[in-house]
Amino acid sequence: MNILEKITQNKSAFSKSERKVAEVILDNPQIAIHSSIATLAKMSDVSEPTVNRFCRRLDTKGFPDFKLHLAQSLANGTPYVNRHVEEHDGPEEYTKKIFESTMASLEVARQSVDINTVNRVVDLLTQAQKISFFGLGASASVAHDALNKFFRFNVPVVYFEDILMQRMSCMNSNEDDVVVLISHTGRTKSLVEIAHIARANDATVVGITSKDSPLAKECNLVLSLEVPEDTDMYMPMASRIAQLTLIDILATGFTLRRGGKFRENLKRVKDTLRGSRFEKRTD
Amino acid sequence: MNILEKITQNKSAFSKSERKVAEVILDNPQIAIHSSIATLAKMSDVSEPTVNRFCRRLDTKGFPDFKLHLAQSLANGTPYVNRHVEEHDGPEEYTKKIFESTMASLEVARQSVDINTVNRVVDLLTQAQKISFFGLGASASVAHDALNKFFRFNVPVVYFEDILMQRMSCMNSNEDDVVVLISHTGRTKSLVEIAHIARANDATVVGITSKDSPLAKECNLVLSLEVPEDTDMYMPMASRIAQLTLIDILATGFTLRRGGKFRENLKRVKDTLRGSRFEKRTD
DNA sequence: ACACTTAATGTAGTAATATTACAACTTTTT
DNA sequence: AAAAAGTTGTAATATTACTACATTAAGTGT
Repeated sequence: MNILEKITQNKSAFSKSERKVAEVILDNPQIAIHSSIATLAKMSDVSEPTVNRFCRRLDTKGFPDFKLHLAQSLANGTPYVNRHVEEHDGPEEYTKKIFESTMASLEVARQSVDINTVNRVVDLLTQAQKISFFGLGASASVAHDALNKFFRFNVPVVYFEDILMQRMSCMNSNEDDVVVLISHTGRTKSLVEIAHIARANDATVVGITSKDSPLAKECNLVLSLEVPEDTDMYMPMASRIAQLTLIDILATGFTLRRGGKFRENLKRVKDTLRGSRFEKRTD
Repeated sequence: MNILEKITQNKSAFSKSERKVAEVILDNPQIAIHSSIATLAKMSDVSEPTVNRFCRRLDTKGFPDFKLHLAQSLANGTPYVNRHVEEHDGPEEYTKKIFESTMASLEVARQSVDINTVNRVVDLLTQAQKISFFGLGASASVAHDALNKFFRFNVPVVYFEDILMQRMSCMNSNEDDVVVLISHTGRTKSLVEIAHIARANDATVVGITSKDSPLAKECNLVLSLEVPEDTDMYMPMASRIAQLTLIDILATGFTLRRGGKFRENLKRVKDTLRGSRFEKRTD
């Protein structure tokens, strides 16, 4: 809780001298955080231990700790909170809100992601003969992006939008293949079927989906992301960003596992793109 | 300015030992603010004066003053700094770093985006007869995602991966069409050509690209995002996320402009998906 | 109103924390 | 290879915060 509010609230519980300290701090907190206990004591016309006792009464470890709390209270910038867009919001508001709620969702996703599973998935991917990425609807573009990333690694990668192609591809899979299925809800029927087919052919199935979903049950490994989706908008937003970030993480883990020489290769891929681009002016 | 960002920026100007201190602080700022100079020195495996010199280099009065700044930065809600993944990082480190640098990039993007342009683009989109989204490589999946979003709005939307299809589509465009071209660098030749073709046919061309790029020059309107790309990895990561967030913003602006009745329609689109999904158990 | 109890405050000493001066060492330059 | 510039650590010093205890003030019952 904000310590400035706390001072105001507890004011009645303070003793006479302590209240003098409170007054001085509330009056000019900016000066307070840059003062030593001695200076502040003089300003409040009390002794140093009184200031110290004042700090302790506010559940801080002592004067330096109190200053830290105070500093944080003063820097009351808007922390990232998932705020929903409202009917009457103008461009400025909704732009800000969407950026902030996206960041907030990433923070939540970060805390929910299981590092161990990440590591195991990276393991699997590095050992795979062939990697497939499938998703439908909003998750299709995530799979698409994964294709783009892993393609650079010079590993056989497969991506289809067409569910029949996805099916056929899975039917032809074997135990050296890894199939990554992406779905926020984990309830898309045809994707669950694909998971089943892939497993029937001994492929390893990794799900980027919500845990305990029908899809999750069909997977060998599940990377679940607990992202609060903004349902007001009726379209997937934050979940997709979190999924993409997870793809970035897997791709990064992949390159790290492959070692330094491999990254040389990546640079080469990037360099071959140069021909299709306008040169950057060197000024 | 945020002191965490400052540390990241000045990193190159630091000496070897100072960088060790920087690492420890960036790695766990929460612990840093609650440590004494001696503890922090030990954690960084340097001497106390080195920590002190580190603080001074960041224009603070000394260690206590530095802690104050740090505390404020943390309270600001922006504890996210773009930190590069290192060779020896384990899953825990790179996962954390990628999430954090993605968030940091979004923060930078947020500050760089021009609200006025956003508003004008939303204007254009709502009035368009047909909207096209084109991108190549990593930006293809962003265009793909845009398709998925705008398709729900019951507006004619076009998206092609094939550059010949993109060309043909633009040749058939007219003054009621809006073509959105996505490219981080803005230097992809064929995309610049497409922009040219579209304009020659009187379509309005919107670029989601970096400003002053060849592509930007061909566009009627440019939505530029200044995102620091992690070039160590040789693959686009943060830029893409920022672009997607921008798509979310445009889509949101679009629905808001269309008003409440329109959002009913969106809900209907979502409901029609239900048939393809497993019902959620209501428990 | 007085002695007694309890709480509040300050003084002085002590502990902790941070800073400075300088020397040893490393790297860069000539 | 020597000199210079820069970096880092050691040890002494200064600053700052904290503790124990003494003193004063306020409250309570007789």
